[in-house]
Amino acid sequence: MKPDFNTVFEPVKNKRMFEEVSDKIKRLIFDGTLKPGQHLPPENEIARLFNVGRQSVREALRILELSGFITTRAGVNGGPIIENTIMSRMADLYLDAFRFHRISLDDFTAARKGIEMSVLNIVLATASSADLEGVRASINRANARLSDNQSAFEENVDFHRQMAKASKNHLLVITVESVLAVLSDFRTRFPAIPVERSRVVVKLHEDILDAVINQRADEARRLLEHDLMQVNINLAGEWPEETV
Amino acid sequence: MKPDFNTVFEPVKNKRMFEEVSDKIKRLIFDGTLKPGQHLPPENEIARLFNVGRQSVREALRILELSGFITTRAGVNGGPIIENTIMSRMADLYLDAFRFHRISLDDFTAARKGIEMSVLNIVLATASSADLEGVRASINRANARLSDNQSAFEENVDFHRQMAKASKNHLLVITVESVLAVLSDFRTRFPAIPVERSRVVVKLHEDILDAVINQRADEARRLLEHDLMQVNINLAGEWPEETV
DNA sequence: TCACATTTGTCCGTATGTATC
DNA sequence: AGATACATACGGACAAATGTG
Repeated sequence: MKPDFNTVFEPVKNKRMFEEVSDKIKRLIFDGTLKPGQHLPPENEIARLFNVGRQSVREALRILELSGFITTRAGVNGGPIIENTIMSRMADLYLDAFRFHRISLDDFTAARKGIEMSVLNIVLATASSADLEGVRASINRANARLSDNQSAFEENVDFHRQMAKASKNHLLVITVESVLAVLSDFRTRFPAIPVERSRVVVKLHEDILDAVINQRADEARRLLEHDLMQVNINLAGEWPEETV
Repeated sequence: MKPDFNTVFEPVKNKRMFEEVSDKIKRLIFDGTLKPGQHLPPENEIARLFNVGRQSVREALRILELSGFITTRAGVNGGPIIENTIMSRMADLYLDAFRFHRISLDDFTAARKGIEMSVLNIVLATASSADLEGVRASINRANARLSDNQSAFEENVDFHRQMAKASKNHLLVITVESVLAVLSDFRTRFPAIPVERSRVVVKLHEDILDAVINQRADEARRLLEHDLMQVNINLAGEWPEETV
């Protein structure tokens, strides 16, 4: 068998300085040397330590920032801070991909159905009532909004996030979170959602939770499907391909 | 109902210069003014046009690069080129999230099972034999490797990618692609995969395709589950939590 | 093959904005 | 309220890479 030179012989020096810097810092975060909450040295200091210019450091910090590893603050005791915002970054990127590829509403709903149905199945099989606390809390927040006569769009999105969390499968949480970013984006672009429709969705979520707790699996699945269809209908007029 | 001033009144100037620049270019790409393949002006020119310094332009370009919108090349006729590498970027970020959260092998397999099972269901329901061309081609490539007595890890990963494509649901393609990035990453870190095991997996993939074509839905689902379990077993010794 | 032009990559000096003490 | 420490931003300079004649 021939060795695969493409993987065995890596280029000795293909990386740019700022990539070298960002990779090095990233590695330190992965191996636990640097932990969330800790401060990185100021730009000047980083530049001195790595023996590179400040511009390279800044570009490296931009990469780390966009990858969700750090945030930066100006002022005394500011500087780069290690912080895990990777979820929100991934959601952003998902949104970009979504817009770039002009995904249809039906495809969106079909994908959600597949992913969230598998979340539901895991929740039905493994979740204790304690695991469902977050789901319950989310519904309570939604009801609070409704009694203020405000629509509970963001809270309703959160219901699905909390369901993913209840599955205790972090990879599914990441995936669901990414898909939901597309939904949250609508709220910012179309602020007005009728309160009555919101109310219907919250009721559905309550029924789903109830069915899950009482282990009525088929009913839970049926209700979730209905819920997703409802969202599909609510969004139908506002989907980008028709508005743009 | 009171208007929601938090969404209606946006801050006039919260963004940094380089964010302003990257957002503006991003918008031009989304609305189709700038298309993949086109060249952006050189950094100096961009700086002149937006009336900002070159440093800000460079940081904006880093963002666009990391978000998968452009690549850059030095030299004559080089410069920033609009190119859609968003998939590969998302896969990278997924990998980061994966490492950051130290996801377990069982969670990984469970998530894959949920997502890929819904892909399979859509394929079973909607795919024509023409849609399955890519899957067939992928298996052929795998067999070619095997007859060279080489393992077909990357080709076996590609099988799942091609199945997602056969679903014709781009959001699922994105999602599957992201999850598979985790697998591909193993190939680069553990080059040696026994050929015999590879052979078993390829055979499973052939059987799955056969079951799909002949609409033996239950068998296809059973085989896919078996396939995923097989991968789980093959990876068990090499999973990061034990090696790191 | 060798120069040349173009463009990114990199460093430095300096000035300004901003948050904390 | 003022000093301090930090990010943000500009401009100039040169090195390195890369396509062209």
